Amino acid sequence: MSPQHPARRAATVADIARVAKVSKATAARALGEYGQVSQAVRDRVLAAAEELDYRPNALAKSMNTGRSNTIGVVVGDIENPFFAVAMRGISDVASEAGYSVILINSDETVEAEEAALDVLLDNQVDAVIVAPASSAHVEHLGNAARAGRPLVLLDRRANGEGYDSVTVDNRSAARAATEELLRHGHRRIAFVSTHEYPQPTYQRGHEITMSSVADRVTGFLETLDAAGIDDPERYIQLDARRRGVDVVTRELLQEDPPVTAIIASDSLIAMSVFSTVRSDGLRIPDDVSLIAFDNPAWTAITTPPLTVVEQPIYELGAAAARRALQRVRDERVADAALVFETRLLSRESVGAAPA
Amino acid sequence: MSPQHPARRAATVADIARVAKVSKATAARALGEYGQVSQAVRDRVLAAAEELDYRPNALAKSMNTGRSNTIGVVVGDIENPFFAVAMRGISDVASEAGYSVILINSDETVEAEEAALDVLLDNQVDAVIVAPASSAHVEHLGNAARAGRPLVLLDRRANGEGYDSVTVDNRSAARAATEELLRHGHRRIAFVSTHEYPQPTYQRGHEITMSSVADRVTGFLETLDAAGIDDPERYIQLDARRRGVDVVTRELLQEDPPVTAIIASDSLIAMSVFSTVRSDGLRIPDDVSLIAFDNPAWTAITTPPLTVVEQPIYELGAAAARRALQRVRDERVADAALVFETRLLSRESVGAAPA
DNA sequence: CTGAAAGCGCTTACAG
DNA sequence: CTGAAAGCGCTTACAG
Repeated sequence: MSPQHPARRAATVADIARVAKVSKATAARALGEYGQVSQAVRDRVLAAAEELDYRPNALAKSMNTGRSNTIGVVVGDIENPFFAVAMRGISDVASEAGYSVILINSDETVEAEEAALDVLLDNQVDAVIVAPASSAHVEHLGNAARAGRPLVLLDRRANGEGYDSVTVDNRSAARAATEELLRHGHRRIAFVSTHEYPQPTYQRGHEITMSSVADRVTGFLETLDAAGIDDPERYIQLDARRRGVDVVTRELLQEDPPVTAIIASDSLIAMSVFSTVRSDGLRIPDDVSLIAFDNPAWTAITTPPLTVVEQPIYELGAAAARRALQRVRDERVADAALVFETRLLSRESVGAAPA
Repeated sequence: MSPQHPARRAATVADIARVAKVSKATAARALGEYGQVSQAVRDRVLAAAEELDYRPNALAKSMNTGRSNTIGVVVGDIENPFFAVAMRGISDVASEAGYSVILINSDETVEAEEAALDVLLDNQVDAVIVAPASSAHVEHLGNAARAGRPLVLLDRRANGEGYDSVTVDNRSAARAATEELLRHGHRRIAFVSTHEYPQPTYQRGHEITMSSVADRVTGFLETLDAAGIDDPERYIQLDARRRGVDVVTRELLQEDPPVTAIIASDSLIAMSVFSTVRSDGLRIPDDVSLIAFDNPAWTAITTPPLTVVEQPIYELGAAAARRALQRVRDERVADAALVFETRLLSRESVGAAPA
């Protein structure tokens, strides 16, 4: 057992009041630092609290105030560096403002996301930040509003109105990446994502239910269209996780003629593409060029270092938290979509298209 | 404003009871699925709940039961892949058991850790998991026991008795890494850590206040001692963050004679060593060998791929959570130190010592 | 400045 | 199986 006091019943305001010989209300006022208390009484109460090892019960306080000073966050997977960094941003802003954060992973599944939201709302979080697994299945997101708690969408939008969101301009990010490739003479460019997609192959016009991916595809296609590339959607590979990013990569490389450049929709995909290309004996960028979304530190130390689309991930999280707290303080602000810009960081994984 | 109901007062058990025409106790029993309720009454209550969009208040429930079904976690930095993965393990076990987790970063500072613990305890978490910033400053850890909440140490031990801990066998891990280097003929081997250390240079016998680092240093030194290496502690570099890992690496490489191998105490350090070595025009492993602690995916795709000490990080987190929940259920189990083994994964960053 | 009372939204004995 | 009452640990008017 623990070396400390065997932890009998924890001291409460009532206990302090008894010892300090004041009323509960007065003890609470001194302890909670609100209302008026004379110095003498305050000293007595604080001494009693010290003596009894008093520790306020935040839940009891929340019940009265209707504020839990807690914000809930649901992300796809905290193990993913993208979310880990965003979470840091959220966390820092929250802590700074005196808020705690409850984290739940959804595994990018709407069922888990629904359950997570329920748990958070039941636990009376003051606000919730979610990276929605789907922009189409959003009925449950309404629960936050119904429960009177502000909701901020992180990194992805959702269909319908009435949502605050903090995202990145994925469309122009994809455009920039695609243009960079076109500039180097590439004509057969692939876009690889692991977002779940019901069809075996992508069809233009079909809805992609993750707004970040949908926007990237839009930027990708419009750039290729404008360049006069025929049928550019044939090289769009969604749902690469199911078949395996390595398998998908290999297919792309074995087309006739093969793809000469690949845009990876996140750093995990890029890693897999990178190692597949190399283990197949091909060189980057001589045989195939590669651009990755996200800029984790390792992308700078590979051979060659990767050209990437850098996103302000930490800022994304921080901004989402700021927006959420702003809502908590004032419910009457208008819905807003905050959109951050990305930056194409040219390193050495993009080269001239092979002849 | 939100598109949903303007969110007037949320429905409570009392509201449901009124509508269903039963007592609050009965409504609560049906809603909370405890006690006995006739089917007819249950149906009526559930219908009323549906109609009023009822959502239980978990805080109110916690106040009565004394259980919040929440566990608190304080780690150095969730942005660090090590903690992100451990957090995933904690999260998965917690969710599975119906627990939520509140996460707070300490930035490896004991002041923040103290504050974090207070917040968690005040919020009535049922248990707390902490990766203590220091094994020496641990008075505040006793607060958990004093408040009657189980505490499990993650990845690092703390001085004193009465702690549950889940760690890795760092001493033998360091031994294995060092032996691997000796086997390749290295005699001047450095160990680089970013753990804060008060002295400019490490002195044998001085306390290192992070148990993981202390254990690695022990394993490192005893292996070199056994190999008859003279004064092996001269190549121990702690607190590398302050001076910069690149600066420290450069110094090591410019000693006369220079160090021929480096053990990096985590993957972030390894990344920095790796790029410094290369930007200085040296080759790995021809000029200098490198072994990194931790095995993030990128270490397999660098040129050359890195030899690493793989730690079961996810398992570490999961085990800590399991232990915490076990404590929550039964306070009377004995303290335990769970120690996981690591594995040396030989890739290509270790070569023969240059002549 | 201080206190008595009621209340936050549940659960828990205790009766019936 | 159902209900009336008390209680969890605080805060909030309302008096004085």
